[in-house]
Amino acid sequence: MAKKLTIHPALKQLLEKGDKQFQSGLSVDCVIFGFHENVLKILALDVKYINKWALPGGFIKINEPVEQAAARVLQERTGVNNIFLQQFEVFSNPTRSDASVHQSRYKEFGIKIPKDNWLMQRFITIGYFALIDFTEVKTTESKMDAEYCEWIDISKLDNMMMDHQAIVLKALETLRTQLAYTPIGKNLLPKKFTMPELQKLYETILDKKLDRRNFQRRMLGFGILNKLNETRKGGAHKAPFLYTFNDKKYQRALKEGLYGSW
Amino acid sequence: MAKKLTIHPALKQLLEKGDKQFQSGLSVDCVIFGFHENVLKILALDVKYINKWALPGGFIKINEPVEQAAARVLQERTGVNNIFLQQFEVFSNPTRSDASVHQSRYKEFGIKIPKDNWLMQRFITIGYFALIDFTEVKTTESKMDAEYCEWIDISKLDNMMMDHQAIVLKALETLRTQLAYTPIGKNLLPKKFTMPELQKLYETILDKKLDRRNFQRRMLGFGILNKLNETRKGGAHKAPFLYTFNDKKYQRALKEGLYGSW
DNA sequence: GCAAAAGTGTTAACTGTACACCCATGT
DNA sequence: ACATGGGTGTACAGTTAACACTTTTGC
Repeated sequence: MAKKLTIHPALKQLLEKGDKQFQSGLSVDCVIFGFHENVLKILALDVKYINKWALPGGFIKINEPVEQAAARVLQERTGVNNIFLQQFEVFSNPTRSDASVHQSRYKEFGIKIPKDNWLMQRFITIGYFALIDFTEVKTTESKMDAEYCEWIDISKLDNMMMDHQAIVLKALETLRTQLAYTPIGKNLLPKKFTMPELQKLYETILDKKLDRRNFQRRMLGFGILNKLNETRKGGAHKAPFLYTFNDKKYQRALKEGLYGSW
Repeated sequence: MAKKLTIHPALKQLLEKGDKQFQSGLSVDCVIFGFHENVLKILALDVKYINKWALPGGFIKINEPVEQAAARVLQERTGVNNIFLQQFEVFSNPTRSDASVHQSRYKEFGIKIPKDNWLMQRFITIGYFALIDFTEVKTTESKMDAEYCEWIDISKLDNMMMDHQAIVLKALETLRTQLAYTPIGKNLLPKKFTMPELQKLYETILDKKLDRRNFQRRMLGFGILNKLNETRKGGAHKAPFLYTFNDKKYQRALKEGLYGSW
């Protein structure tokens, strides 16, 4: 027989006072992209009681801007602050909410959520995506679920709960589209990186091979890179030069785009 | 002394049962673009009791997808159905809500809204924009405010209530960005239109003069136009040819974009 | 016939793409 | 020394931008 655990006060409070503390029927979900060993990954929670993956998400406090709620979720799960975070879509299919998920969570503690509890209503969620440096993340335990986030391959995201897989796919699609006119990499790569590493990132996101030489010319042409006088030694073969992003120019390109279009 | 009017049942019900019918603290606001006499306009409501312009907006019914709520607002205000409608941003600044607007509306009927009424809370709004054919719109009276929408110039949108001006500006910015890789015009122009008319539309949105000949070549190159064997007569000077959009190809371009990018 | 607007064509500049060649490094 | 990956250069093709000329129409 399953051992009956003691419920965490925060979880209990969520049930009892959540409707007073949070914006009703609204949540944020974060698709947090990272890049490691030439694979694009996202942070996900292993939700044990339903045996599925979930996106890290949270509720919006009364009087809290949504962006701040998303940043808070990111901070809670990764310890990372001040990161690029972008809203990309609102998901509002009335059947997307699955009250049984909440029921399963509280069932562990022998609690059955009443039908009229605020958690049982239909939820609309605002999707955010973030790009973060894999090496900087210390996934931390959350009070709510006592779970750590884990990195999972973008290619292995079946078995996600509710509509979370669709949310990730939409985030990926948005990321791909933005790649054409927005700089990418600052938050996905370590401070110093090589041109081949940057190229791999692009190739991974676009799922496409790119010409080494033309890629380099184009990137340099954007004028957002600083070439350093160091090389990445240790690897076999010729040591590639290291680069950093030119912060000012990177930020400007983020706002104004890489091209002027018309 | 001001004449005391009789309140419309729908308005009364909004106050009393709104929290049962609608998603709490959430709304949609629509920036409805139209194009007439070479000027880009949006539909706005003249909110008499506060003497400001407002975007047509509404609440989201329990169990209604947000897109459907936006489409409903559009239909209620313009009589137009099945139109291009796109979510572009969520506005959630905690200070954006202005309860006094609601108070003013009900004050006309001698009603003071209690502080704990659902309308008095902070609202988060989801911004949608639509592009519609100016000539097809019959602005209709709404039950809620007994007001008609009016077309106002994009250049004259000071004096909007709350953060509605910022919402319009963001919509415009989004529209401009999308212009580069998405077809535009189908819903902003009459069925049949001339190349100079289409060009004027682009010039207006981009706020920029374009070369007549290169514009024509580019547009034709997209392959989304049908050239008709008719000309727009009556105007002074040479009669320009009429075009229609090729619906199939237009729809495909909407989904896949005008370019393949990478 | 003239001014203004529209249709059609041409050329030069630029950008992107496809390659070729050389260099550095570990085995 | 050679295989492999990285740095640099060039030439061709395709696209875009700039501009000239002709045609139609109302006054």
